[in-house]
Amino acid sequence: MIEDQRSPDRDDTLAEAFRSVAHQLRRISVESLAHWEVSPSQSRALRTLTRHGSIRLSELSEHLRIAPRSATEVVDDLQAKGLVQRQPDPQDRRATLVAVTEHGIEVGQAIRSAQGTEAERLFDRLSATDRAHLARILRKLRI
Amino acid sequence: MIEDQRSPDRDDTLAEAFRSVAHQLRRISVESLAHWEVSPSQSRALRTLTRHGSIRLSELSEHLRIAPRSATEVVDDLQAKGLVQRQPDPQDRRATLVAVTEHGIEVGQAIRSAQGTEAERLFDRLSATDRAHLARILRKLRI
DNA sequence: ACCAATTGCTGAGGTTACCTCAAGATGAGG
DNA sequence: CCTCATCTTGAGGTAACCTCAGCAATTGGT
Repeated sequence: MIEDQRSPDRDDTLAEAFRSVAHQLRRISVESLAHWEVSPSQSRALRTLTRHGSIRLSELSEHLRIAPRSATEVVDDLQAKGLVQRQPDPQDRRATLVAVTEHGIEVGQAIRSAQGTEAERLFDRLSATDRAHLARILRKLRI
Repeated sequence: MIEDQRSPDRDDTLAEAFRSVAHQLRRISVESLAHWEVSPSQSRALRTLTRHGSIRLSELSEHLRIAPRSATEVVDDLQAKGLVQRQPDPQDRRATLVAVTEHGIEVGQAIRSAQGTEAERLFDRLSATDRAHLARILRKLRI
């Protein structure tokens, strides 16, 4: 058989190709993070928190571009694993600050150093110029 | 306030920027399809089926690059809306063929013509060259 | 100082789009 | 026939979101 072993489908609107790659990206990401029992979105949050230090839940949600309620969830999960912890914000007692724990920092570093950043390896198959093009294009699309 | 109203985050690994745009794309897509009460993945399936005629569930799953079980689900939903129908495959009684109904064709056309292809409009903000670049790059990433 | 409106978080409950695993029916080859 | 492979689907699960409503604390008038 094997009469048509090209790419499974060329229904290629840009939108569809994009989705397809995003889907692939997630799969790689999930797989490469499995070892640490961390999901992609948790890893993203961990990164953002490591980078920004102690920030409010709402700030985190902005950085991640998700609804505050969703950030609560991610933080719950990370906290359950001992990777971050909540503290009351002394400035405003309604708010809670989230900070990475020692353990969280370690895991974050391990993730980043062990496999190159998450699924970043997918992009290795692009030339440097293409990566630059892609970065630029994505920036435009992101508004 | 409003001291820093740039893009919410420049945690821009390619992977993250990519995710972010994909997420955005989905939102636009959901919104623009809401009118027809069709989800993005249903719309994709509808398109594939319209294009390929009567095909097996397993074939559909290959085109969509999802597990056969997941294709069952999408077809269930489309069938419940009367957009597609199942028929036994005369060649192989284990298999079922899926075909778009009249109504399905109409809806498919309506979707496509009314709003430009789904969320394809997102890409309007790119120049023609950039769209070409993107298409090429996505093709490479897709394996 | 006091009340209203606002803001910050989270419980409850949903959705989309997947997935795996195993079972039931059928087909193909020896 | 009998075994093995193939096709679909039931059961059950997961990730990553979402909205809506409620409670607590703060802020902005008056």
